[in-house]
Amino acid sequence: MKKIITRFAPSPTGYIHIGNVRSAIYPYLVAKQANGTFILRIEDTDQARYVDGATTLIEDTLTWLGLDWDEGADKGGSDGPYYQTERKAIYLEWAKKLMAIGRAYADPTDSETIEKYRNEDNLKKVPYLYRNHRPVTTTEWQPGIPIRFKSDPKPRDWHDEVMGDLHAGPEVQDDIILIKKDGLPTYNFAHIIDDYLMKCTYIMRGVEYLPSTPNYLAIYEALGIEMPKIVSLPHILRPDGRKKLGKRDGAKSVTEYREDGILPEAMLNYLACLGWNDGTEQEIYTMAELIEKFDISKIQTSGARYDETKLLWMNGQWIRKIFAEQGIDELYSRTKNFWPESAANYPIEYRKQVLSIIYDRLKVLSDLKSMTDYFFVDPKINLDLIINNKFLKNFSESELASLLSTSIQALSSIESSDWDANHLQETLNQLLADTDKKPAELFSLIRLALSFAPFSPALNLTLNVLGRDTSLSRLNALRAAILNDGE
RNA sequence: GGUCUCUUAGUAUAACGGUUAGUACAACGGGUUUUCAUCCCGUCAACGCGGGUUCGACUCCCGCAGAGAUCACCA
Repeated sequence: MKKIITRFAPSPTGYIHIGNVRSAIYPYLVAKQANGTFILRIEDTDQARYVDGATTLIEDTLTWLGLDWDEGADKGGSDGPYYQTERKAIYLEWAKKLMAIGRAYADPTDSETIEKYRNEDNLKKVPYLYRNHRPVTTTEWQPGIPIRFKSDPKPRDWHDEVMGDLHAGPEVQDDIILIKKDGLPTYNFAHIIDDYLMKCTYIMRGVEYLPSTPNYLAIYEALGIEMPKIVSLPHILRPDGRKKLGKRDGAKSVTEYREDGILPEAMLNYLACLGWNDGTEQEIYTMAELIEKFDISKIQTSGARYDETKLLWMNGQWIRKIFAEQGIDELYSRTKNFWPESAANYPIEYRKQVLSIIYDRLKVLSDLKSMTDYFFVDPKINLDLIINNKFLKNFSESELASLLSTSIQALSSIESSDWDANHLQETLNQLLADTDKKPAELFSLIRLALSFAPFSPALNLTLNVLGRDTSLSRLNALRAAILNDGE
């Protein structure tokens, strides 16, 4: 049984956006479920598009998602180096092999001439194929001259693990560039050599490579090496259309979602299940479950529209799942950078209490900023919120003030030591009975006095976390403001 | 334009010849002592079109239409 080896081979031209993370996730899952090796190879042969720091960005993203690579990049491994620029000599050697057997040639033709050929063909309305313009005289290769593959056009059939049996005619096979003028290989050539030397058993990449596969087939054949299994991944589509999602469409980087407070588990879960499912009705998957259940043959053949709403829903599910299964400490550890500034002055234990009563309202962790400020600073009194409240607008100011007085009296009768959620609920229930008010009326008033927020957790819990002193002082403050306003 | 790929509700998907076409998100309505959310219940909503094959087709075949990808010394 051959060891399963997969790879993620990004080009360091910027961040990893959500449109292409799946080509990292799936190979990782395939490798892990077979106890195989997952390689990170950096395809940095395009000097013009190279972006400084992109490799680090890519590594950070993978690490954040939990996609640890076994070999590659700076980590090393037995088949390195894993930066293509460092493998320059290897590609040249293989290109020379092809030249030696007459399957590649040095081509000094300049780009203007090539452009001319193309234009002529376009004008004649015949398909442009460079092999029809192949130089008749041979040139000896020397540095600075590109090397082209000498194609052998014929019908080709192959199998794609997702798309099934595919076929292409000779009309799409051409003399593609193997080694560029700058001495570096093209993707078309480099990935074939690398996958072979790194013993990759699967090539998982976007469907955009489908049309050039016949050319790759020809190179494999000429080289006499076996092609790994091909897994073409359908595109992730823009939310508003059918086009593939790309950076130009404002595709967010994975790290942007991290900054918004999306959990890596949710991101991974959502992306893995976009265009794949195991045939059951399961929606929430842990990494371990994905590794266990992932199945290439169940990858969808059509593109899938990216739907942020569902990602948000899934993030909420994960927030609750982590709280339920791993507890408040674990959930709290994920919230480090998401608290309002004012929270800094409060002890960790207090913040954990706040989190434990607010967490099921969070869609993203950054919601903490706007949802919890009244736990850390006294809210600004806004009488309009009281006057316009649909349950309170029929009360006169004196009625509101006396309702607050009664509430303050009842709540202050609770000793500090008894200020817990149960006692508070009992007191609130009693207060309801004594005042003969509806919950909507009494509770709205107290809730607003405490938070002046559009929403907040259950009243007894809010009172409990806020504490006796703060709660009473806020109620008093509102009462004073109402009386003051009435004069 | 050539070549290739794709096509189940608004979105993501299930079904692998026989089901009232299932599930989730979204939307809408309702319930859980206020709000927002969670949770629970319910409603709406789909097999692109046309031919075959078959007793029977979302499922198999052929056309068509629509959508997408690709035609670089980018990957």
